Amino acid sequence: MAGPTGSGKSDLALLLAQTFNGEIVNCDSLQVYRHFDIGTAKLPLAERCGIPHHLIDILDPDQLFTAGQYARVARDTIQEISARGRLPILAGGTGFYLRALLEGLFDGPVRDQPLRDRLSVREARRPGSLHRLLRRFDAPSAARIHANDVPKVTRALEICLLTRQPVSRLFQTGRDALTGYRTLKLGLMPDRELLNPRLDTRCAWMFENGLVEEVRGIVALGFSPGCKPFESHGYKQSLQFIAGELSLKDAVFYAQRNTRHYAKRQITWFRRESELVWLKGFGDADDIRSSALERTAEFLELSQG
RNA sequence: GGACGGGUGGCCGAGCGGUUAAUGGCAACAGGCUGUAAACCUGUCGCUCCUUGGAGCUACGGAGGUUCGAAUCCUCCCCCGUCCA
Repeated sequence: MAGPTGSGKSDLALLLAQTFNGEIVNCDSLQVYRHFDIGTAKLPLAERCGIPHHLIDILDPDQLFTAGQYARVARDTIQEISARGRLPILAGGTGFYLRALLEGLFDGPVRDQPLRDRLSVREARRPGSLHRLLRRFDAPSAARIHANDVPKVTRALEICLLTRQPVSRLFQTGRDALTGYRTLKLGLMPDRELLNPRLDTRCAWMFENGLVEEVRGIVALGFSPGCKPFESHGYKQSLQFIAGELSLKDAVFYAQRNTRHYAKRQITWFRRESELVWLKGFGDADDIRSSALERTAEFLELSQG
């Protein structure tokens, strides 16, 4: 179950889980964090209708998490669910996590913080130097990654340095794809003219319903405002509001804007996703729900037969 | 009524005689992504036409003027801000 934020993935996933004896596996890079509830539109426990939701609230805000880790944990989770004879249903908007899980990542080294720190110092001293370095180690990758995209240049270089091989060659060894499952990918794609106002409303609602208090609470627990999940829209602006850098009005405004940008990026991502069955509407619309049920029933029949 | 400051493309904001369809930034639109991905990055962005590259048209509050040439200088007018009455 893919689609941009606010398209109704959680709702629809719940319906599918109820209908087809399923359990839900979160595929959202922020809902994995504890305490980040309101701004991530986490489905409250009371609304989960007794359906188990996995990979939600599995980390503290200061814990680093990566797509690779996600893929490993998610695979285990899916396996357990199937072993129980139930249907695993993935739901979430983080396309990269979904791809890491389904298609896999290449078999490469995990991030190496000390190395990255050194590279970062080098880049700070001489901007562009990392990309030039990458060009020497692995010209194809350097051509593929824009020089300004420092994080990606860094990762490519990290791999080259650690494995003594060009990334472009390692990629050719293939990906560690998920096997043993047939998948049905449903994608929600409402009109953007309809999505945007919904996102704006939802975002304003979050601020009116305790988002800022939630942020204060997380900080009060001792977590640094520098933690990764605080970089996300809604949370970032709440922090700025608390610090007096933004008025509440502006905080809401910027959070709304960033959310719209994000939705657009998700759409761009999911459009490339292979074999995705598009449902052109919101997950809470009757026609979308019934066609989702239909597609799923069809798919399950085929898989069994 | 007087003295300054200012009016620039959807917005903010540079430019202050030619190399300017006009630096930047934002928004908008499109795209990319193999381990921090709600992150990070890229492209387009006045209009019309043809093939890269161009061609034409319309643009810097309004109207005139100076000049080979003006968003840039001058005059008048209209708005806006601050100060003095």
